[in-house]
Amino acid sequence: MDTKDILKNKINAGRQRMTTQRLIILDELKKVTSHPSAYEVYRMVQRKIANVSFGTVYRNLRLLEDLGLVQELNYGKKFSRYDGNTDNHYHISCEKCERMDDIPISIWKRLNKNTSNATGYEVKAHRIEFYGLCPKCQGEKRG
Amino acid sequence: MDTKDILKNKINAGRQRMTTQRLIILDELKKVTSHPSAYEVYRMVQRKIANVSFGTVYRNLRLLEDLGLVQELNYGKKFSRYDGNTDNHYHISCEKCERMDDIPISIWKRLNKNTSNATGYEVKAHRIEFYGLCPKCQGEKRG
DNA sequence: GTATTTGCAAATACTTTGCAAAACC
DNA sequence: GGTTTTGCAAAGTATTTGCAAATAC
Repeated sequence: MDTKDILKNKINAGRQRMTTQRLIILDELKKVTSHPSAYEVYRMVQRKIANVSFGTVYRNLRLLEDLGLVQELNYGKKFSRYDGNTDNHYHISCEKCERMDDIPISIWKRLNKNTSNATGYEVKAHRIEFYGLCPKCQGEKRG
Repeated sequence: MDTKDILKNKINAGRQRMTTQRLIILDELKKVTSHPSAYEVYRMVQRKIANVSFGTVYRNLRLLEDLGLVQELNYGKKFSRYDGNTDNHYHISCEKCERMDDIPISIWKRLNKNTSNATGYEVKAHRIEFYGLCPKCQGEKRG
């Protein structure tokens, strides 16, 4: 199933409509693993639709997140970054170059249960972010 | 060692100065476990210094964080919340009432090492936030 | 044809900053 | 006394929103 069908399926459940902007935003986001900011997504989309507006990008990123097609990564930084991969996974970011990579989540499946036992909360979800130096930056002088 | 001495010790290492505002901000933050926002800290400090300014609160929260006396919790929300407890611990927040509680970190000490092995990063730190319903909200209708 | 979505620009909301006066050491 | 810090207000920055025109179904 290609991106367009995935989007159509989600959209038809509500009363949203399929638009070029919407599709291209999702499409571009699914193409990369760089976890771009809203501005970077905007620049990517601009190459396809010259006069797209920033507001449209923001509105659609939010909509796509509500539809469960995109993940907003917004912890600890001034601005959010977005991820077209909604499989369960964690992220690790380099403190020097801000590169972000994915980590499969499977290793720590029991975190929610452990936390529920420890706190009495009904735990719905959790987010983890790791910080450090990526392999490339480890060899270089600290900036 | 009381809060004033803790602050003095940290401050004397640099060329900062001890001020009433600085001390009261730290003092108020260390008194509570509610993880207040900058605005809430401002209101708390206002009760002690009527004409304290918002800018001073922000500046000092940042300074106190740089000194390692305060933790800024800023992931996933529009505004940061602050924690006067800098012992290693995670947080869990209620999706309904926004209450935040602490979780001791000891259970998952090996996370950094596991992640380093999995990604090749030199892992310096990590942050986890859990989401769910606190015991009080579990029984109530969903809002 | 009618409701949704877009582009544009202005508005929001949290946080930061410039500056003269005040406080600290 | 000289440097840091404060209060105030204005600026900054990421994001959201109002509205008329355009688009989707």
